Amino acid sequence: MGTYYITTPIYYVNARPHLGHAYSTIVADALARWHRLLGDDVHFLTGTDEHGLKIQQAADAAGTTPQEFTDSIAPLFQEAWQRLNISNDDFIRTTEPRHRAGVEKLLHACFDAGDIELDKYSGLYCVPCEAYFTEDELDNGNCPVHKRPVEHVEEENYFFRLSRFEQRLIDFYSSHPGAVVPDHRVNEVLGFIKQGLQDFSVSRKTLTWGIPLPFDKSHVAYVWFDALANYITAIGYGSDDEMFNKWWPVNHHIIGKDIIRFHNVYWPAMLMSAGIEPPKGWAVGGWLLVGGEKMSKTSGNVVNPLELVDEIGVDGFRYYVLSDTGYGNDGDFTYEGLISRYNSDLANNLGNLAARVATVVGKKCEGLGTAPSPDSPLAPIAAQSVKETIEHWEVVQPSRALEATWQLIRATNAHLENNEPWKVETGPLVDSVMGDALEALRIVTILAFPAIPDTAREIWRRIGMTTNIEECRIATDTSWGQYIAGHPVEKGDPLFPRRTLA
RNA sequence: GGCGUCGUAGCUCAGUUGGUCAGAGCAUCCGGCUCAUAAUCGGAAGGUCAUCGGUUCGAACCCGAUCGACGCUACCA
Repeated sequence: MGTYYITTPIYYVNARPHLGHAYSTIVADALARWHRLLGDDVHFLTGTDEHGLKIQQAADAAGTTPQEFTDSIAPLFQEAWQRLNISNDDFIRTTEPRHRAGVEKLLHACFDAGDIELDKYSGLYCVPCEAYFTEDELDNGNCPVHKRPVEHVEEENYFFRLSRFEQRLIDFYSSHPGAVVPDHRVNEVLGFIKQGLQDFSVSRKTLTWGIPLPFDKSHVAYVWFDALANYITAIGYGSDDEMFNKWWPVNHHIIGKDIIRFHNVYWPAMLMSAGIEPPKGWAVGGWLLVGGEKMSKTSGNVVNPLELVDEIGVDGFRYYVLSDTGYGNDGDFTYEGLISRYNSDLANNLGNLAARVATVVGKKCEGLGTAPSPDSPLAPIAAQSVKETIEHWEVVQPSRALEATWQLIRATNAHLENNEPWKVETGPLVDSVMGDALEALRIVTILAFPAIPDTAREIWRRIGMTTNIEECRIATDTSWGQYIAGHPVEKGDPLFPRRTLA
């Protein structure tokens, strides 16, 4: 037990919340909830990235100010996360004063360390885009957006001397094995570092929607020092040292594979320069494809997670996202897959188990929960299930953790078949078999809570538990034999009504 | 081009340092049960572990080559 600080990327508010945002946020939420069950003091952060040229342009197009524009989009994320039962402890917006204070402090620290210096950035610039392009982004020498020639432009920028951090970064990763999961991603990071690091821009003069550099107000902070810094500004860097020292360094940055470079190269180097410890860990996820293709506005396959929640329920959606793809790999979202997962794992296995147990307890045990057998054959299976579930959450593999948990559910269904309590005369045998099933359900419910919090709470209540499931601790409450007999067991409506393909 | 990851049952994938490692879930087929959300339980079938060669007493697991898929190779976040 200790502290556990976990973050999602902050999401750029030029788009509405979509499946991709929901995916990494749900993974982070489940991990946060898991660590709370472990007894850790957890701080879970998410938020929005609100500065930059694209926001400025979007605001112009919408005829509003950037601040008004972001004020209209940021709440959409906050509302979406509420709907998805995201238990974040904080939500940082990069337009908040506390963020500005922290960014200024970080810039100053790196500047004072001598790692930020004025230099010239030269690149191929498209005036209407107000953006630079690299050679290979160009379309026959033209801007890919406006199809018109780009200009070679030089601009005065402050630069971060990333090139000075090559060896320090290599040393860091070699002395911190396991910091990046899945571990093959660290190869990508090292490969990038070893090919030689170039300094990157810290500021832009052409940009107005952002945070001015504290040592030169004619420049505005460019994305890196603004967005990445959220992870420390939100926990008090620049505003609350005590809080900052409590939570930093972060345990897990949940990120997508597309932003590894910024999080695993730029970010730790920035921190090193400022005299701050690098993160303890990064968990790199793949993309959730849709029908085998990357989600994009142009292909029109953008999935709105809230519509799926309306259809299949929060927990159905959360469970699908967590269980159906191994974290770190690309997953493929399909409607058929969602329904199939939901029916087989949630409706048929878990939901139906809860229902049949309640019915038999009602018929054979006067509706009151009975005590499990200390030497039930389910006991060792439960212990194994708990052990494996713990191991898989530990290495950020929700899909495997859930599979391990579900082993106990299947074993419990089998245990009922083996004993057929519905055929047996009321008595000790029936009582112990049903007690076993209730006990297994109790344990499963704790283990599954991070994935399906609402339903877990409901099962907990229905089987007669009077405590708060969130106060359970994995280490003490998942061992066999703790179900307390004598409380009413309620059947209730199906927890997960079966769905048919529309 | 360079670096990296991967290619195991119809599908999605497990397979720690080479010797019950040929497995799980879903799907399929057969049978049982009827407490349960036509749910559940048992059983069966199904793979020359991409290909070729090598190392070894022994390789899905190590080495080399080939074919194929994918990722990274820097200022959009």
